[in-house]
Amino acid sequence: MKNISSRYNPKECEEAIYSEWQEKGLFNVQPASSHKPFTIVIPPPNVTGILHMGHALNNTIQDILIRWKRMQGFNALWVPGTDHAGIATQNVVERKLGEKGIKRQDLGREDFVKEVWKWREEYGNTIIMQLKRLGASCDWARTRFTMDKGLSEAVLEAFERLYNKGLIYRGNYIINWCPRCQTALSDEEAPHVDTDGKLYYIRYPFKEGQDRGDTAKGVVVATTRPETMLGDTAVAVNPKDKRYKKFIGKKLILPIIGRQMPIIADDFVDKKFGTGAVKVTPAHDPNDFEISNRHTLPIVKVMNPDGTMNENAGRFNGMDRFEARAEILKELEEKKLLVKTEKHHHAIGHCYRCQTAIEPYLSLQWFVKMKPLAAPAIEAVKQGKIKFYPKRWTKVYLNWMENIRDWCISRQIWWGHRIPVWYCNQCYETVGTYDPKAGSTVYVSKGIMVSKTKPEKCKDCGATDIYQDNDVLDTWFSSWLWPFSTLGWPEKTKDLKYFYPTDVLVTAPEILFFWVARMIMAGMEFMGKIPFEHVYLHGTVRDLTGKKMSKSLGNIIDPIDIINDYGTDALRYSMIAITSTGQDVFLSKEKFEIGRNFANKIWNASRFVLMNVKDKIEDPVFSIQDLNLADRWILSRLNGTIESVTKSLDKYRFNEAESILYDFFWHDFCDWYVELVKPEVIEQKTATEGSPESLGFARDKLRRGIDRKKVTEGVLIYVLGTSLKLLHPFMPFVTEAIWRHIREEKSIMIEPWPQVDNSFTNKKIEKSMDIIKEIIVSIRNIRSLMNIPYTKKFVVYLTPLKKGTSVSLEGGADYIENLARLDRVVIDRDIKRPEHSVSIILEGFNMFIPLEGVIDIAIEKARLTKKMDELDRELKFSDKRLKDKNFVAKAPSKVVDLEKEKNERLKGQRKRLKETLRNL
RNA sequence: GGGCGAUUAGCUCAGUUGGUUAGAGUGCUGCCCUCACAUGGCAGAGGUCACUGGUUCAAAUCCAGUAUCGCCCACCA
Repeated sequence: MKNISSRYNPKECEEAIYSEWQEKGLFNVQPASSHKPFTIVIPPPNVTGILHMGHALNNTIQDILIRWKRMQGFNALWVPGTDHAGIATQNVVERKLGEKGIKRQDLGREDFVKEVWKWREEYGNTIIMQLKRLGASCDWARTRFTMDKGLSEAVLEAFERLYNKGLIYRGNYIINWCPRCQTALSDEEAPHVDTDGKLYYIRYPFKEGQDRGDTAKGVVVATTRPETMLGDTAVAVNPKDKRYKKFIGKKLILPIIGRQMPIIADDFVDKKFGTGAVKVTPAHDPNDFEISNRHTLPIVKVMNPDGTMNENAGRFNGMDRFEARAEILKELEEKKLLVKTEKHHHAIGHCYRCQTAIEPYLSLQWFVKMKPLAAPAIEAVKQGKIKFYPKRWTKVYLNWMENIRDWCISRQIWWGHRIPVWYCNQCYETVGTYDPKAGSTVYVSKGIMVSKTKPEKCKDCGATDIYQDNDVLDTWFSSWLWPFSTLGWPEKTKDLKYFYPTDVLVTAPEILFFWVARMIMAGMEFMGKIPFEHVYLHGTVRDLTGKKMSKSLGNIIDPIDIINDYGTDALRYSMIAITSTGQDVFLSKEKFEIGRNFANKIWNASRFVLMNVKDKIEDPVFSIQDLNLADRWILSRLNGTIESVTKSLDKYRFNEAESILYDFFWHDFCDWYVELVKPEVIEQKTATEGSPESLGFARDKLRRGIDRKKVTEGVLIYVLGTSLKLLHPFMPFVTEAIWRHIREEKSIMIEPWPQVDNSFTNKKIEKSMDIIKEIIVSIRNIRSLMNIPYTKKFVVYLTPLKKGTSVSLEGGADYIENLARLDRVVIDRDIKRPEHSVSIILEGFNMFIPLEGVIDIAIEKARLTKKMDELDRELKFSDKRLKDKNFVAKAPSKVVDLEKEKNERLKGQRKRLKETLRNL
């Protein structure tokens, strides 16, 4: 372990500490009846991913929870892992092969998948290594991957069960198609991006007019995607629209193609939008598809899977969709059929993996019926079995769930779980019939089998000529099983029984629908139980301009850079410090200095303590009656800190917990306590001989028969040790590094979480100390104001007021002399104001600082006048309040009493101040 | 179009059951390398809590509305 007398350098100890934790098996957890479990499942990072700030925040929060719960005595399990990220990983490997001029089709499916596995072996571990650098105390022996044998088994099991319940079906629908990845996507995978587009108004001539060569007459339709007009098979108007009523049933001629098509009436059409007439393109628009079902219109596909136009597109065959758009517009213009072009702002779906504009595209896909799955998941949240933090996400979740649509789960890629469906080459047939009552198509199939392994023969006709579906499942179809599949499901394992349901899920709101909602559905469906009780959603990490951090924007701050420059603890501390519950985080590199400085402070304060304390035992070795004012004060404060930090963690208020600790450690412990006890610990100063013992300052009384130094050392090491334990979940490395100088043999990781000890709580002592601090600060203030050098000592007189304070300054004179750098403090009730002295009005005291020939009367007068103004203002407000009958009658008596007390105090202070000013 | 969040010190932000003098970090000013720490210490300046109205004895906090910024969702082509 790093020598405590040297300067702090995080790099030198982090790696060693982490490997030691791992070697000792401190992260490893097994079911144990003697302990309560506390379980977190990691949101599995994408196997292609590298650690970004979102991960850093996410995993720091989880690690804080796990370390805290572990210290609290829970059997705290954190299951790590990665998901196979079908499309993303396939893209990465394809790109890599592409550099060598190889296409995946050249390799064939089997060899390509082998390549992906090879890639995964080589690079798939990056994020795991990075999580370790972050200090994540996951049980790495349990690391899971969604393509592992066990988890794949779970996927097949889930598919089979849903299929058998009739919750999985195959059908022809308009889905989101990415022409670049050439696969279907779910709605969640095609986020809408606001785009400035154009709305084109195109005239479709009447057939009669066309016959007469009259193209000026016709119906004008509006569209944002003119290229799809080649697939139009009707124009729809609202049946109530007076403008068009007379045209319903008439025929139009589709320009360019020349197809004859009807004008139909459908309620879907909005009279107010565009011209009130809609071109109907069943194969390329979800609404149009619905319309075509209702009106049994022909369906014409005009595009290829790669986004180029196909043979139905006439002379545009082979042209890219956007190129075709331009060409079509040109032709329409020439034919004077393009009536006008308007700017149009709308949202277009984009592939979440490659940002290509998606194409609504008719194709045969597998779907999960979501309504039946959503119902129990909605109930679970409504009944409060699952709670969201912050609460507001509950509404977002419910709103989405209540409007859920079926989930397209088939992907036309090779990397993933291949759909466990087998078709008979002899008799497979699917017939879809549109049911107008239900508004949907019902499919009836034969020669189709769902099976984890290849069936020997067709269940319907007995043929052995059987082939498997070519598609793989959406990656989220494996992720949604994560909370139980990682614990062994579908096997009934001990782990599953002991650890499920898990306790808390920590994640970003971005995957609320993708993942969180679906895990709840899967948990309810397959386990019959909620997957976790609490969902903590932290904010999104953004740069200072509010943009999401992303590689393409180049605004990334790499957590690993921060770790290298400032240390892991600095990264962790800073991330949490600037993240209030559920708010987005705006990052800049400078913000990590907060954590770096704090870690440095912790190290140095510990260095002081450890270099000056002989017996390094962190258990309290002192008895309470031996403690002096400062000791009692810091122990009371420590006790309050334990209480509030624990409370804050209970409420997932991590930044609050941190700031309580920061305040206590830096300001109470370092700035005051350590400074207060320095003379005792360092033994440079012998007690001032002959200082007046008057008026309750019986400071030697407490010393009698007590080894002060030993008591102080005991308190120092106890407070330090306890602080380190409280800080450990937040800053695991620096706390462990220091801890080993207290307890060489045992990791702080498994120390018990500090408990509140009420015998240490003493509000009266805290009040006394506050006054002593105020006295010291006032004297320092005067010193600073009057430009009295630090080395110049003087005497201060304190006059306790007769009608006074319940506060005792027992032992306080030493502190004041010491920290205010005084010759001595004289406390005497009968002291009159000395000549040329500064006067300070305090609660329960008058204080005089005689500064013969030193003070500047003008400055002093100004200072006191200002003080007087302040007092007047406060007093006026207080008087007004107390005269208010309503206030006295209606406010709680406690508040009124406080106000009265305050009023008295202010009056006293004002009176004394007035006197002082007169005497000046 | 719907929903949500934000608006507090020069800057970045805390402030959850309404109640003493609204806090922190950073920046700024002055003094200090005092033997744990200059990644530091001491002291100080700095706020009409976006705006308007309401509820209340009492509002940064609760309610309504306005403005600005941001996010999410959405099949008006």
